[in-house]
Amino acid sequence: MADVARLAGVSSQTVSRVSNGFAGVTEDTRRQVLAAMRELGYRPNSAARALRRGEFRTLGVITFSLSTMGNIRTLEAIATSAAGHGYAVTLLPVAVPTQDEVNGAFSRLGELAVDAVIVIMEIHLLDAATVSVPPGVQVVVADSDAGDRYPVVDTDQAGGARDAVRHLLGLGHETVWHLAGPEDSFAAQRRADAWRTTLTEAGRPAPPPVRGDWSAQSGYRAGLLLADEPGCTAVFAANDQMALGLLRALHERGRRVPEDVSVVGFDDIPESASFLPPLTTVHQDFAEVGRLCVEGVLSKMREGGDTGGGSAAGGHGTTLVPTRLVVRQSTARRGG
Amino acid sequence: MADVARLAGVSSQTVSRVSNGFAGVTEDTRRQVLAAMRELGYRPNSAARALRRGEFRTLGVITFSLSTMGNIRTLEAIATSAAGHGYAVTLLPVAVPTQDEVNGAFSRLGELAVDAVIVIMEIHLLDAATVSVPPGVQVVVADSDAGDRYPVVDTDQAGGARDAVRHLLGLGHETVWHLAGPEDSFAAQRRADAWRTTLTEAGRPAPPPVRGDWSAQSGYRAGLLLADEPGCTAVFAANDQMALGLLRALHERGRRVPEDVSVVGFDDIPESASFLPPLTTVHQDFAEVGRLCVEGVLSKMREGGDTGGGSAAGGHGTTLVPTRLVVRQSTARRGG
DNA sequence: CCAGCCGATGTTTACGTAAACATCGACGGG
DNA sequence: CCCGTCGATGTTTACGTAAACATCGGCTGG
Repeated sequence: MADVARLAGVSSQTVSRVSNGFAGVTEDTRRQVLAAMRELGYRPNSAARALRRGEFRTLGVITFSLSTMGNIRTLEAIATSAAGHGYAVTLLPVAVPTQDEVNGAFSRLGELAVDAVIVIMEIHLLDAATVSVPPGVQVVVADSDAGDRYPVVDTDQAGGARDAVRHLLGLGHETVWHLAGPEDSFAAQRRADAWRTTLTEAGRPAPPPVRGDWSAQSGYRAGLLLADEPGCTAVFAANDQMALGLLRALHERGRRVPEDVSVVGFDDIPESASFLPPLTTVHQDFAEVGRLCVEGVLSKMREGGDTGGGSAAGGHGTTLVPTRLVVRQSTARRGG
Repeated sequence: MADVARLAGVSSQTVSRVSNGFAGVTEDTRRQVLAAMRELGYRPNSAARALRRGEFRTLGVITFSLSTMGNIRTLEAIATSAAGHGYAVTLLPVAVPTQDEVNGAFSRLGELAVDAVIVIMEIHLLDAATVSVPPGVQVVVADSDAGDRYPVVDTDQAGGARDAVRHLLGLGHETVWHLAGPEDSFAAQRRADAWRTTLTEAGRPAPPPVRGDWSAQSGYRAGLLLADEPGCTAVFAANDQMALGLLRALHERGRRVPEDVSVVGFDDIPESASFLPPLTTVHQDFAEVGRLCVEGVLSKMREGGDTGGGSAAGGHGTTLVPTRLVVRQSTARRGG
């Protein structure tokens, strides 16, 4: 910076002003400084900048393995949205989802060059985590349930599940079976709860749910069970991958979809439109989730609020992004 | 830090030594300092650290949208591997893959707190990019072709394609059709080239390739064409998503897989084992790709080598990670 | 015509850390 | 018994930037 100042014949302070786009600099001077910067290939040193300003312009994202579509899409949206606000995104992978690992990630956080943190985590571990977030670092949680400790942004999973079940009931099915996700997943729990509630409200019996682990393989295994249930004419699968395995199992057992059995998925992964048959499923707007997460932490930072912990910190609500039922060809009128 | 020093009754320099695990500190003193750090909740300021040390302990990853499985897996492996080396990973999303955007990402790089860069990019844009990497910032490229400017790590796509084609020929098929990826993709190009070469070497005619855009939808459209080709008994699809669409098209046109037509995919996405029928495909080890990328940049940093540009910079090779053919049920002996 | 004011620019300083150098005490060999 | 040496610790300084304050000229209005 000193070199630039010398070459442009100004003080380093003026260079700083130009570099930060401040007013109070003559157009002439500004041009001269810019020319000098180009000539010398000057790049502001972000470390010094961060040190001086006390902020890094960086968001940290804590996440488990990027294996689910939702996490990936959310992450992508976070990165894009953050970039739009002039923020970078630093990834904080937690390899093995154990309590210790999560705590570890949170503690490493303190040494990390990060102004705020977004947690994408759907496992129950967050609850018990000894979260020692450095003061001043704001937290927003996606796809989870943080109690009241942090704001949460999520898709309206209950609404989506309700729509799926009502769609099937509306097609004349007696009741709807459920291929659920793993027990330790908030998302799976919420979808299962909404499924049961919707059935109960409609006065229908709720068959015992079959449980998978989100994978297509587990969906296949569950499907083999469901295929042998004579009364099973409609299944709501907690995600598209399991729905895919379910379709294969039904096909192998000679039960036609949608003629004999109707299937609804959840997620609307791009491939689901090409399943056999194309899958009716619940679309989630992860881009919006990511965007809202970024907006959330940034606005919290501006307010400079406290980092939870306070007893009546308040204001920590859950923001729900609407879902949308996409009807394709895997559902039909009963006996259709 | 000063506070910690005061509380522990030592100088700030000693605190620094403890904080960095240096030798030359009595066990007694060390304990005292650590106690003081805990009591005050001290966290080293990474900005000041980076300023002083001249390095950020951070890797930048430039990537297009995280839409392909390969990119995601690679990114994940990079993040994990980097964490193992004490490095953080900063994401640099390039929203719209235009030449300008890529240039922009590279120029923003200079202001970013990053010691080295890994580029995950399969489009041809990299070639022409006016890459002005700040001096001292090392670059490694994944899943692309950087000419000789940068080291490249990639899966052995040619080998995988060759294995796929030979597998099909070995099953007695006269020739193998190809459902190719988009023209501007290096990966698609390499797979198509290997497919053609392998056929030629075997003395078989190469039918005109049908082109898709990686999506299942495009695979479906292409499949409708291929289904009408009477001589088409074996298809090598450039990725699993397109293979999925192809399977649907063949099914709709009444051509059975694998009895009438054998299909091989590429990528081995988790769902491919649950396709109808389970897909024979080429498995790629993206975790290894990511790991090698990190090793690559780190070792380049240690050497402190020049940032390309030098005429005889040399040593910029391509590292290939082996692929593996996974045989499932979508391929069978001709007429089988 | 001059006081005051404002806009443009320069000067000083502090951010938190770690390298380089300085100091100080203890211990051992001549 | 003294000096050299070495290990433990303290002191000084610089990293690159930007806020705060200082300065300096020109312009406006009484």
